Amino acid sequence: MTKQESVVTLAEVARVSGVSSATASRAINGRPGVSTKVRERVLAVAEALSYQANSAARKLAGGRSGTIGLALPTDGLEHGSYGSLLVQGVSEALERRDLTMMLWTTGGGREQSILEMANHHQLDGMLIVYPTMTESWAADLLSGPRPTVLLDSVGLTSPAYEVSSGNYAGARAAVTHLIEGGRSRIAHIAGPVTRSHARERKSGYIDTCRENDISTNGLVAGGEYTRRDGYYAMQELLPLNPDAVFASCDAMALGAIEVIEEAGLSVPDDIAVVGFNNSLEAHTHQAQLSSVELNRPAIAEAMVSLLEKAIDYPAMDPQTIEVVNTLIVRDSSRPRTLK
Amino acid sequence: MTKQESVVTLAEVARVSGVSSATASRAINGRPGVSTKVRERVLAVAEALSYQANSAARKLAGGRSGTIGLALPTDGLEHGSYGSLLVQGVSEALERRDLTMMLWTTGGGREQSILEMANHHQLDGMLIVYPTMTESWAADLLSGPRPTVLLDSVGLTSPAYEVSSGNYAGARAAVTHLIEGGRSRIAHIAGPVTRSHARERKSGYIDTCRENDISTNGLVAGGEYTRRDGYYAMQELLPLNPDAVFASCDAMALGAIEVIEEAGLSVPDDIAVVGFNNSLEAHTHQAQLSSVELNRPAIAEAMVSLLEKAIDYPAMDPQTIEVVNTLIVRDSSRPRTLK
DNA sequence: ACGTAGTGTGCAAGCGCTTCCAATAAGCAA
DNA sequence: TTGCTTATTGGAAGCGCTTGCACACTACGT
Repeated sequence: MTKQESVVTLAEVARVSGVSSATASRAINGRPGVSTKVRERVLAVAEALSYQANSAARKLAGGRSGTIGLALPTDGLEHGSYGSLLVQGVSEALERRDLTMMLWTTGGGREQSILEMANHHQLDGMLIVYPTMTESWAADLLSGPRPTVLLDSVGLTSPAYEVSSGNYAGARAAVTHLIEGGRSRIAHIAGPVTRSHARERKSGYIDTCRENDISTNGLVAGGEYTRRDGYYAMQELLPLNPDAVFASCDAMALGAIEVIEEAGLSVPDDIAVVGFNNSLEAHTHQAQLSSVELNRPAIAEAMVSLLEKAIDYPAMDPQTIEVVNTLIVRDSSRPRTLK
Repeated sequence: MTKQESVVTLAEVARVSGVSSATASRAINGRPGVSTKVRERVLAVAEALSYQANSAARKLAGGRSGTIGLALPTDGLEHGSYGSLLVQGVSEALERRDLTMMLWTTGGGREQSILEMANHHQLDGMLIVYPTMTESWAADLLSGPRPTVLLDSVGLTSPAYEVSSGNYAGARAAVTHLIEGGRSRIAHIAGPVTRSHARERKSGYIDTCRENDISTNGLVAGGEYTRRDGYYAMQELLPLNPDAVFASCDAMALGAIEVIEEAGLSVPDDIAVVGFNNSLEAHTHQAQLSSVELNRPAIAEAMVSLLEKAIDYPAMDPQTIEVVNTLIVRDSSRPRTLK
């Protein structure tokens, strides 16, 4: 219990600076109505005393808490899942702004507690990352008093602050790339329809094919985001003689490749394959899988900066930021070698 | 801005229950000095009004904040790194206890700010995960007023609340397994000495060999935790004719296997290999790598439960919890096939 | 009947900060 | 100089909660 130093309070800073705590507060928070001279003096004293505002007190008094909440599903942090990189990105984006994050993961029906949490902890705003978000749920969230930024929850009738991670555009880029490589029977292995990103990727695939007069008829199979389900899906698709496959994630793409090779066909000569996520497994000694890379740091940064604006200007109009991403072309989708 | 419901305060609960807010507070927090009858009434009212304590106010007034901090290095959340699983585990462990976590990652010298953060946010306690922790830094942390649990920071002269993730024991298990498989020239590819886990794993290797009268002379090489450095390390080790290699992580082990196979030797017939972490890459179609699996959920749970105890009983003696882990044996370390 | 422990409750004082409002100092036109 | 506007400042009231303390009140013992 050796407290190394009793914590410095605003009152202390004010006393040393020879001003009232009201003035000190204004000076430190950059509020107007303080002369430059006084402001500088107070700031210097605060610095010298290494004053650190007590965030609980600040929250109580009605100011900013400097804390935002990041909510994501429990399994969003699993190995190789999108969550960990996002958390890292958000964490760094917040650090740059001197904010902190309260992270909580929910699973098993506790999702509804997000709002309670936000109230309970007086959060300045919330970042919500739920690919399984439903419209009524989102409406709930957005009706709350706190600014909320959603990731990839397109399809809401009411506008909101949203960041789109570019699933739709990424899918379009992937399919376009396949078409430009001369493929004309392009199949799609879709992820679970309960996930917004899976739906977006599928839409990107369908729209792009349609625009190029390429049939998608029967060429879509799907399952969970696993290698196994990719394998099964490809077994369904193979008899339809596709010359390319766009899979909703890398694991599924690898499962598909397995089927293709077991059938004695070659990737990419017989069938080109493109995955999504550019996960570690896409680029190993054995696999050289083309894949769409989501730009997570940019997504995180976009979410935070949008939230920051929403906090600063509560009347700001709803808006959506679209993050651009990159298609990384590797061997699995190179144009056919000439024979 | 449609506030769906103005937040219920303690005073409100007290009023409805017909008691003072002091009594209501005591009832809700399970403090003694309230008759059973009144307590039940208050709790019922609180429930009915879905009262949710304002944590900022609670903190300010000196009670528990119900929030603990989890600090880890920025790169601890990178893909495949230990961090994400740990965060997930901690998150779940906290959820079970109705606590929340404030997560912050630090890099680039900001590590010293951990204590400030803890003060700033009135955290009840801290979980610190810094494999690069130095002794003086740890001493700093522990001198603070808040309970702190360290992960794997062995080697402190002063005792502390610690959870050991079992690196030492895991290394021993791995090496013992190799010895029992008839190996007698066991090499080690070590991780960076700046990481406590790398040091522990190496110690486990050395001690186990020594106890079995097996020489480790010159048989240790090392580098960063990358496949590439594993590759280089194995190039150094190969001329020494080892019949087994224990690598400090799976990536390094895979790099080592590459060298072995390039030299025309076979795994495990000529050289057995064991890795560490049981990461995804250990168990793919191509690789069947034996590896030590750290039990992250158990580690997380241990950290949280230890911290919880430390918070509840501030006078509790320092202690270390050792989490047990499992050696997963796959093809890369099977005993030699009979020829 | 009285005094004396308990036990259960309420009063009120903060925790450290923000912010409304009044007070003062300063600036400037008349 | 006087009168008025405007830029600075301090006083003080909370924000919602916990807790030390005083105050009932009950249930005993003498």
